[in-house]
Amino acid sequence: MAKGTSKSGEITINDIAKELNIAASTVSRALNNSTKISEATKQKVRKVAEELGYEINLVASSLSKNKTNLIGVVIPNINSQFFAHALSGIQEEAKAAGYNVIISQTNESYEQEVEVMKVMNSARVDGLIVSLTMETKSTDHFNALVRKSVPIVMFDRVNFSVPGPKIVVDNYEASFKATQHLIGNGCKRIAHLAGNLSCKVFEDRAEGFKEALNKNILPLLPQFLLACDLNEKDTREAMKLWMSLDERPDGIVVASASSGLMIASIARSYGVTIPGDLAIISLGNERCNELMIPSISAVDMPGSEMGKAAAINLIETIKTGHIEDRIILKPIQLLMRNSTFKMA
Amino acid sequence: MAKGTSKSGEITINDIAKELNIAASTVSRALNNSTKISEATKQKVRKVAEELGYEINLVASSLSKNKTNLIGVVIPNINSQFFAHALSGIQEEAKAAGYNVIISQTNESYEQEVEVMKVMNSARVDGLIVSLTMETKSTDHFNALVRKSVPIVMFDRVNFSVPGPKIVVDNYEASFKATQHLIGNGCKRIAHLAGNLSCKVFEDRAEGFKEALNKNILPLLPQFLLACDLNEKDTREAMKLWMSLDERPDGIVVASASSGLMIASIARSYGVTIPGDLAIISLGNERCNELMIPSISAVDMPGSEMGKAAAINLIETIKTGHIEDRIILKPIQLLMRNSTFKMA
DNA sequence: TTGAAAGCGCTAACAT
DNA sequence: ATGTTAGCGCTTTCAA
Repeated sequence: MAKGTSKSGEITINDIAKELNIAASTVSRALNNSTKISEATKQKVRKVAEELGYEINLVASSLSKNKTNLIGVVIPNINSQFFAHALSGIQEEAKAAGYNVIISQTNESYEQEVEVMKVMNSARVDGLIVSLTMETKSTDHFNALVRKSVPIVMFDRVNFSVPGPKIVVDNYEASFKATQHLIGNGCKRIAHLAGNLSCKVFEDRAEGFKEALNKNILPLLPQFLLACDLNEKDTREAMKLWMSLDERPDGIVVASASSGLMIASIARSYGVTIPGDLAIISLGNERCNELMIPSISAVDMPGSEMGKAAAINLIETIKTGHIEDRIILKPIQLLMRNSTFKMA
Repeated sequence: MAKGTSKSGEITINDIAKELNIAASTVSRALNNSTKISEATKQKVRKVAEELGYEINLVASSLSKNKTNLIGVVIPNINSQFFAHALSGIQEEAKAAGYNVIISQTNESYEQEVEVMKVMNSARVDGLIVSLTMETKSTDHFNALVRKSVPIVMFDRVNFSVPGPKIVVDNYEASFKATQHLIGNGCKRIAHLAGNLSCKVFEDRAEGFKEALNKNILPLLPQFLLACDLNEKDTREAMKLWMSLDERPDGIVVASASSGLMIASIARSYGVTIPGDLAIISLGNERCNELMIPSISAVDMPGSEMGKAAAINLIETIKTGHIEDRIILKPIQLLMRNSTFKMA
């Protein structure tokens, strides 16, 4: 067998070359199915490669081609259903196109996001898919990648000061429709549990909420628009405040699915009936929303769809080299369930 | 400024070297904080590196060092809460130790698992974390990695014919306890919706179930142990069968969290009261279990914990080079909720 | 403490 | 259609 086995103990194209008494470059071309290699040679090369158990070393290939076939994914966290679905969609599309996916969470921390960009830079990813943290305001940490023309696709939590395709939903519309839906079902005193308003997603949701009240000549009552981090603690506090009021809200538009579920649960502990005393609709849908009793109305944000679109657009951008500032708007869906039908 | 800028447009150690009129090797050593470089030189090198915006090319470094600092993660899917938590835990530990994570889903397909192994092999991952598909019987597709002594840590869906640490829970115990719990709450006609029994996890769960019946001198009624793929279709069919019986089960041990939630939902559509007519406990816990009404009892499998343990053990194995067949058993927790308290 | 040079495994001119 | 050669950017002997 091949005697010139490489240092690392791996089979290389040199081993195949020696075995067949041909040049390594010929082996490389054969394995890459170059048109200028005879079928006969390709056959022989493939056979020996198979026999020797050769698997291409992508590290060497990447260095040589100055292209890693690696897509970096940077998201706030993997645990949320929305991002998990997005990641899953990204991975499927990437795999189909022959790309590998390298992933890092930022845990909603701007500082971590900055660090992660350095790692992705060093890993020489061919492109990046990002959903920003709630904290992120500056996008200077993308400059290094942008300068090198590394394609960057942002989805959901986007910032338009970074060039490249954006995959978004219309959060204003989502919130507007949700609020409208509550109003249509007789709610008069509607509250909104918002996320961090410096994050565009949550700002738009708050705006849609306010505009719907406006259009329907309903007042925005004091303390009925509360912005927070949408974690359990903040959600609990918001509810505590609302439940302490003489005139409690009779409907709540919640800026996230997980907070919506919590609110439903917390409401029960206050002896509040849903939807009788309080209607609830959340911006973002999880499977749980459907299974709960009562089921929780929601506006569905298509995580998997958005992830797939992000990957497809990124790969196209990588291939063409043209970084376009297009905006892809994914449709949302109002899911009317039992938590909002006061009349039912 | 540096005129010898590299072909790819990236700043390299050569650029730094030229700038300072020193050798590239010195720059390399300085940046790697080698002990045999003067502080003065280190300072100068770091300063220029900073100024030039140098970021190490990990591809080149990997090729040279024959080490990628890459951990491959192969799981059935990202969408399930269990695996999402595991992945999240893995990523956190990897990041803390300076490793990057490359991820691929197998979608419960053996064929895809085989393909993914080739990719991970080509990517030259330093180690692999795997949870097998339900279909996987042979582990021949791991042989290439095993021969090269690439550390492989398996968690949850493990196979002991592949050497390396295993992170598991005691599925037999989980199922035994769950069944015992139902029996303790007065169930006499207990059914088990099992997963693919050729998968050890589900085999163990079925065994634990049977043994608990045995120990309590309860019969395993015909058709009361149904194995399936635990998807929605199969779950629905199982329920259809059970609900068609003259004597329906009065308790069900479900082999997955998601199927458990479906069963609760399906049961309601049959007009069955939970837990009055039917008690339900699932092996695997999701946040939804707690929020539903009635809340669904479950045995919690610590996904994040298992992921972290997998990463920690993998990294240790990579560092020591000793592939040990140790088994790390993570504790499970019986979460008694309202779906199982007939007496309450 | 630093430099020179070879090499990791592959690809891509260029030559034949 | 195939071979020769020169890198890709880094690390690592071996010298000095």
